[in-house]
Amino acid sequence: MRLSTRGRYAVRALLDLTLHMEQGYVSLQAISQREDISLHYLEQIFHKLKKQNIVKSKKGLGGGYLLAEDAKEISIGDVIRAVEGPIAPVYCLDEKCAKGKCPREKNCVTHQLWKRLEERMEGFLDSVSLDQLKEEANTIKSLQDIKAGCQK
Amino acid sequence: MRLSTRGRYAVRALLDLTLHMEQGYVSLQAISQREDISLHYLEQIFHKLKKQNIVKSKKGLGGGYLLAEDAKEISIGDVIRAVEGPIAPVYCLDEKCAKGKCPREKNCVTHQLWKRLEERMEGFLDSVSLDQLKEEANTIKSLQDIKAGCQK
DNA sequence: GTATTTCATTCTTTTTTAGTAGGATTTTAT
DNA sequence: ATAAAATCCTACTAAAAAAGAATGAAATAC
Repeated sequence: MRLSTRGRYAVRALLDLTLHMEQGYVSLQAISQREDISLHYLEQIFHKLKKQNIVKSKKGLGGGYLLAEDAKEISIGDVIRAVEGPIAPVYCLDEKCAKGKCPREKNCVTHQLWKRLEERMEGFLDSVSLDQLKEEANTIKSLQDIKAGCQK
Repeated sequence: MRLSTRGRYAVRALLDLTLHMEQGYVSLQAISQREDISLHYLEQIFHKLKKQNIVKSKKGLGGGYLLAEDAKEISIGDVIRAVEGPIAPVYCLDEKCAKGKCPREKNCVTHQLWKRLEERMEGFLDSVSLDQLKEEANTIKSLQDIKAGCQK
């Protein structure tokens, strides 16, 4: 039941982007260095994010990425789905790929179980936005600054 | 974010066991046929289930498996953990294997995010018991029987 | 003693993951 | 114009994990 690194990296990278985009386009170069994630790998991840309209880009010197929408409108669920596909914990819940393939399909007790699990997971992941993570990150940073001040 | 087949098979096989254990020990042979799961694979799965004390076994002719405790006491979470290990959606939440390895560890916004997701998942999976699934299975069966009766 | 069953380990195949490599294209600064 | 900085795009590869097969031993009922 693990998230892949793609999913984790995507969330971390987008949080980094959210925290730094006030000064304009953010390059993957910069994210790569701050977050210690391979540049090539980030490119692939952002390729998917762009296709799902989560980020927009600008080429050339001084270019990079920005969020395509307000950070309040982008949920962690959106991000995970963009880079990993459906959150479905079992393939038979993924309608596109398993339509009619499961011999049990109807009247399957475990099917319903996984369905409810999926609803819980999506319910949570869709309830958290990048903006919320940004706020949390800022709160943590403030606390650290205060702490550093006291130690001086 | 997929469950492995081990986890799904384990739940299905144990539900099958729960539904059939009133007549005594249930052989993997029988489960294998009813659920269409490879016998060898079931053996491996039940090996893990036994180590975690979820089932008990009897060798030899007429042998097989029984639940080690009352079906009310065994949660789906227990089953998944027994065959797949911790439900942790990211490795840094799995204390045994990642203690101190994550450079962010403290003050990591995404770490907290995954922690909360984990709590949701475990909260749900631990709230459902094999006995509950059994009841649901019986309800579905009754409905089907009624339907079949009407069509005659 | 034979058939049936679990027990335990090892091996193999397939799939997925996690990246690497390399070049093409676009844009901007000078 | 040109060089540098960025995205874009596709293909490739190595490692790990998942899925399951194979094998043989041990226990038990009849």
